[in-house]
Formats: sequence, structure tokens, C-alpha cells
Amino acid sequence: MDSATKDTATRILDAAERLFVEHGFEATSLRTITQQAEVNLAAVNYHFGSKDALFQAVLVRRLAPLNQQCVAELDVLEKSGAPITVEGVLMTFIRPCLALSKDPNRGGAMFVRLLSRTFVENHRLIRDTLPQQYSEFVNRYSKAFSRVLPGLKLEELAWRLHLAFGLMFNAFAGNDVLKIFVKSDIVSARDPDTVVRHMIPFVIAGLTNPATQS
Amino acid sequence: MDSATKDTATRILDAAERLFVEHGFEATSLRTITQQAEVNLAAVNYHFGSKDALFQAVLVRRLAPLNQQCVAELDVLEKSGAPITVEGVLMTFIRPCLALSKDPNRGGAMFVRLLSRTFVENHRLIRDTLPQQYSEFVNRYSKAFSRVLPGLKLEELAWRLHLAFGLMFNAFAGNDVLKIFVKSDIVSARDPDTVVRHMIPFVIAGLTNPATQS
DNA sequence: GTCTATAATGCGATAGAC
DNA sequence: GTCTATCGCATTATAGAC
Repeated sequence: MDSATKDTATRILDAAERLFVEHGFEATSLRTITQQAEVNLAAVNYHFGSKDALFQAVLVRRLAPLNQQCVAELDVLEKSGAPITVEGVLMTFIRPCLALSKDPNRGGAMFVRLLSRTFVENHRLIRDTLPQQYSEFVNRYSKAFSRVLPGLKLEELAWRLHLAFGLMFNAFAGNDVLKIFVKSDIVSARDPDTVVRHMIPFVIAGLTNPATQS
Repeated sequence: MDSATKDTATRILDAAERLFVEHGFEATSLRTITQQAEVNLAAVNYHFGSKDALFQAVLVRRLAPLNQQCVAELDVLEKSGAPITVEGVLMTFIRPCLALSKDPNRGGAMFVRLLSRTFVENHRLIRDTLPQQYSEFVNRYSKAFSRVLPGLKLEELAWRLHLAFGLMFNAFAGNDVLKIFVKSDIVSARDPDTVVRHMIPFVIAGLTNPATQS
């Protein structure tokens, strides 16, 4: 669908998504959003009610489907009867994220970065609304990983998942700035396939590591 | 030193550090900063020149010493003659960060979180000034890790360091929000010792992992 | 160095015509 | 649904007295 043919609400969501990830929520004004979306300033409050509500709408538009896809992939895996591995469970999360990252029409790459940024910003809207959205996600992945990592204590498993998902969102976000820690001309953190190719073995190694700090 | 006896510039730096990490740069006003610092509003522009310059001052106040400590620890390790391991190199980075995280007088925990947040926010001031500050840091750690991870191609090493340092800053930041991915009542991401205890084996496993994605 | 007062600008939100 | 105009408020920054 061409940009000019999208309705006003969608044009606002697209522009807001792009600008929020680029400059952050607070630094992005409704005036800039409506200007880039080529709609009237008052349209934001007409369609969404407030800037906060717009932010929430930007998130749930893609988060709900992404969430459902992950759970659906888990369903398929668990009902397939095939032997379930750590990599298998991991890929049910990575595949939908990767698809989102690579789909320009869905503004995917933007959104995954926005999600990562939103976590770090610890935004008030997210603290309240996002945990509910994710309760099934958390429960399903906790159980799935505990099945394929049976040797771990509950606390150890929780910590490894905490670190693993943090790493993956960070990597998907593809921040150029982190490249200052390595040769910046070697690592191109923006190509999703390359990111995932290096991310997977690193995460699996961390999750399955037999050693535990004394 | 008691808070009331600190000079104006220091009081401003302390308040700004705390508020920037709590609400972000854009969402923190000079009015709030000067109010919490119990100094006059005009003092910020007198001592620092602008809000941007204040932000930069907040960062370099702790970043420069932290940087030097890491390099100094690397010096000690490399001149000790003892066999150098991945964990040994890693700890030269983790120890100063951990010390900073645990020193309340240095506002340490606040600062490490601010650093992580600043990376993700990809702030314009950081894109320009921070890479210079870190050029020696990057060179030293690149060489040190290539010595203890001799089997890796240059690109593979760069990616692992990219992922490892991203993970560590993310973990040091101790964002509560990431806990929604795991049982939130088990993982207490705010105690630096606990974070490090779980972080170290995970990172080492990822760095030393013999497997490479086909 | 510290303060008051204020300039200059931008913000989110809304009223009301069409 | 869309638009103009504007309200009320907050912001950074500065001028100038002390």
C-alpha cells in the first residue's frame, strides 16, 4: 500500500514509530510527527486522545501480533513430536523477531529498536501495560526453556533467560554506538541476518553452559 | 563529604546524574535538577553553559576515571607474567564497573545505568564525543581478547565482543523492565554482586564457545 | 557567585467552524 | 474527520541587580 493512500491514523502511527525510535518519546513532538505524516496537528488527539495514548498504540500495533506469532511457533514445536532443543525453542522467538526486523512495510526494524529502547527507558506506560501483554509469553517460554534445560535450578534458569533476552533485544536493536567497543568497520550491526547468525551461538552457549560461578 | 557541604557544581552534577538515569535526558528539566540540588536555576548555565554541556560533564566526570582504571588493570594483568585467561581479561573490566556500581558516594550505580541508557538512546552528544574517549579502551581490549581467544577470525571476535559488552552494560544497568521476561519475583536485577555472579559465566561461555553458526 | 525577573520559544491539548 | 487558531503552561537561556 502506498504511503499516500494510508489513512490518517496509520500515517501517524508510522511517523511516530520512526521518530520515537530515532529521538525517543520525550524528544519527539506531536508537531514533528504530524508534519512528517503530512496530517493536521489536531488529528493526533482526535484519533488517539493524547501523546501517551499514541505511544501505547504504536507499541501494541506490532507487539500483540509478534507475541502471538511466538506463542504459535511454540505450539507448533511442542505438538510436532520432534525432539525439542534449546535452539528449537530459541528460534520460535528469533524467527518472528527476524521477520519483523526484515519487513520494511511493517516498519519492522524500526519497531524492534523501539521496543529495546522502550525497555531501557523504563517508560511509565510500559511498566504498567506491557507486563500484562506478556504474561502468557513469559509463562510459555519459562516452561519451554525449563524443559530443554532440565539441569538448572529455578533461579539459575531465570537469570539465564534474563540475560539471554536482554542480549537478544539489545542485539536486534542494532545500536551503532555499542560498536565503539569493537572495530567499528568490521561489525555491521544493522543487518538482521548477520546479527542473528552471530547472536544464536552466543546465546545458546550462555544458556547451556554447564559451569556455574562458585 | 556531606551533601550540604558540596559546592554548587558538584550538587548539580549529582542531582543531574540521578535524574537523567531515572527519567532520561529530554524528560529532565533544569528546574527539576536545580530544585533537587537546592541551587538557583541560573547556576547551571553559569557553571556549565547549557543543558547539553551539563550532560557531557556528568558523563566525563566518571567515565574518564573508569576508563583509566580498566586500562590500569589490564596493565597489571599483562605485566604480572601469570597466564592470562578470558576470565582474567574480563575481570579487568568488570571489577572497576562493579566498584562503581557499589560505591554510593560516587553515585556509582546511578552512573552505570546512565551509561547503558545513554548508549541505547544514541544521544547526539555521545555519538560525537564518546568514541574518542574510548579509542584506547577499544584498542587495548581488542588486543587483550584476541590474545586469549586466538582461534577466532577477526570478524568473529569483533562480534563476540560486541555482544559481550552489550550484554554486560545491559546487565549492569539492572533494568527492572526486562524482568517481565522471567519470573519477576526470583531475579533481583539490582544487586550488583548477584548480577555479576550470573553474568560472568554466561559471557565467558559466549566468548569461548567453539561452535560457529554455519 | 548568586539571585530575580523575564525573554523567546516550544509544547500538548482543545474549542469551534466547516 | 479535518482544519485554524489559540489557550495555558513549561522549557532553556540570559540580562542585570547585588
